Amino acid sequence: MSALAQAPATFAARLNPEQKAAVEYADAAPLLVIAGAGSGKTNTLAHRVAHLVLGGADPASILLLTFSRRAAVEMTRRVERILGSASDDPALARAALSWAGTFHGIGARLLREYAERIGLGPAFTIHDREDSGDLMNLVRHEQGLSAKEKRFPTKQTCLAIYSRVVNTGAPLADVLRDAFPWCAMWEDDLKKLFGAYVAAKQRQDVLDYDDLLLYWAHMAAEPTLAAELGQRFAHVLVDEYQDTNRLQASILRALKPDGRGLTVVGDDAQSIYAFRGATVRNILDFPGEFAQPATVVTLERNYRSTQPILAASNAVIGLAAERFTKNLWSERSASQRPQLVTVRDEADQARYVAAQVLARREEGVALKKQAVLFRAAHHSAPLEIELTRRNIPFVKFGGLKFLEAAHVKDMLAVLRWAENPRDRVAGFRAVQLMPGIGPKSAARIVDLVEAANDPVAALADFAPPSSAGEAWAALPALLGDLRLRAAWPADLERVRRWYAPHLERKYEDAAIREADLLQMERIAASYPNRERFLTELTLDPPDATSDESGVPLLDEDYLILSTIHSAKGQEWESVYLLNTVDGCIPSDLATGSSAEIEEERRLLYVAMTRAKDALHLLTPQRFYVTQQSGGGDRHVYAQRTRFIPTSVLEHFEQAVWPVAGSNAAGAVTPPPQAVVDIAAKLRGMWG
DNA sequence: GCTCCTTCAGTTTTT
DNA sequence: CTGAAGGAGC
Repeated sequence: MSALAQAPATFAARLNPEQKAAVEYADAAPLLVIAGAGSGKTNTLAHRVAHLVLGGADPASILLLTFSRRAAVEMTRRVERILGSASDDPALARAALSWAGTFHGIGARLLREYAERIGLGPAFTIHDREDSGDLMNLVRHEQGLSAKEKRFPTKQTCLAIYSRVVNTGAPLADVLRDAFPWCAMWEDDLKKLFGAYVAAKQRQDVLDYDDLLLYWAHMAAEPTLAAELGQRFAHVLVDEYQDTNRLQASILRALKPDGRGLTVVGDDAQSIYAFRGATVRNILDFPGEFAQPATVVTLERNYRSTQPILAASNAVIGLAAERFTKNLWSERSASQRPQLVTVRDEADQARYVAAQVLARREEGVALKKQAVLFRAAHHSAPLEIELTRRNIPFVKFGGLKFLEAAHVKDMLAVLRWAENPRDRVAGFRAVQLMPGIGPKSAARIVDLVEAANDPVAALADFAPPSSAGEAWAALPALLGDLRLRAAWPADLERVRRWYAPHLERKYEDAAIREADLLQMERIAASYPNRERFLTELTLDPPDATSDESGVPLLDEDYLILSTIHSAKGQEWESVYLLNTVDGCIPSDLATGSSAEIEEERRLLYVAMTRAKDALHLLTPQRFYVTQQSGGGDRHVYAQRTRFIPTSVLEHFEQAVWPVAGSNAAGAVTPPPQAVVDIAAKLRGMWG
């Protein structure tokens, strides 16, 4: 009662009229919130959830779908904070959202719960992309497709094609024509391969990422279950709707056929995930999807960036082929335009960024409030070296995950196999850790285990080749222990002790890798049990990079390094964007179609709009060609990105660094460089 | 027949 | 740095 009366008053002070309209919208029709960059989207969504709870909605009946797990955690915390401040009722203040997560994460939970009713083994394990690739490879060999006269597409390509078909709902032929024209000749073989791949997954009780959505969609298409799910979730809210795909949209339609109770939030100008099947049409077509047209609320006021930064960002996106639905404005005036800094090469770029970051910190801007963004994970390599040299702590998001390291995968394979002995990919990897066991023996062993009632006994009965020696007996013993599910995370320690000698044998740098495994044990301790650990680790790999600089302690100050994709939804006071040159943005791997180029343009827009007060775009003039013998100086010249043509240059402050004649950075001035170094090229022919 | 070692090439973005 | 492919050796 009092909570209800108070809430609107407290909220009103914090929200502008459009945000208020979105927050308080009564579910007469579906709601679409077009929220520009920095327009308080997260805040608005959190307030809407809080508003629903204060209005009497059961928190357990609110389904909140976000793009990343990080966003879900952040959103949950905010809702709790808002509830805590808006209500005196301790029960309400403690009301936690139990269904906030990514589509994939929520899908996994629902499928686990409904497994028996949809004919799914409840102990199913989830394959990440690499595991799926391995399984695709196994099936590919079984189908005899690897021995074709002409080279058949690689496992990654096969998986990418499969995934695109599933996520876009388009026929295979269309996908091949539009996205993989060089594979069109294999259409029939691919069809057979995918059929066998699906059968293999089902035999083994494994699901891949796409299955989490696909099974969910099919489950929700079943009238009985649809009604049950629709009722269970009275309110469904979706963040970053511009980056959802057809399959995800179909899930929403199945949960909420008339659209009532459905809220989607997004920004068509920030759609950057078409490469994995997302389509901006989801958000553009949303208003007309339902019998009752959606109410549209547009948030155009930007609270994040200064007006000059916004003007430059608007100018960049203004050149897009497609018109966008809004224009951002800000009241945060400032005189400083974004900097467009020309540097000689990537090494100077690294020195410039390190120097600027330190200078800003002297002015009182903590490292954590500054970020360096880049298109591809490896673009930051020279910078990472420079930061390490100068003892500047940093954390890197995106790129290689520590989950992808071979030794980590080895450990997880053993655990997953214990959890689900039918998981061939896990077993195949685990058995080959034994000396003397290669792919052939591994396949036989995995067959035996799959056919046996008692997998541990089958393992113990297997007569290993003599080269396996005494090491063999430890494996069935280990698996037997793990099947008992003694204790968590003690199970993991048990695996690590078993694994230690094999780690030693397989890798030169065993000591470094062992440190990763200890870190994994610390991470594991925060999960209640093995199943949750395996599931959630697959769906949300930790972003840790165990660099030489070491992972900084959480309360320490550190600089953020991030791919633009991983920077989605975040903001920093200072942002530095590396390699703002053609070939990097747009990536020269993504200039095939105009749709791809447009997505790269939006990527630049996303990067620029992360900045609150200061934005530096760096354009190195020269890139050294990799893979040349030491001391080589073959290089290519780069040009400013095509997304900042002369016509928008007025929005930027142009600078050259280091300033001619100064030696401030300690850089050695190189001798004048010939445009083409023919001598080096000739040496290169033989080097 | 199978494993294991060497070599060589490639490397976007992610749930 | 990792994955695939080819060849030597058990």
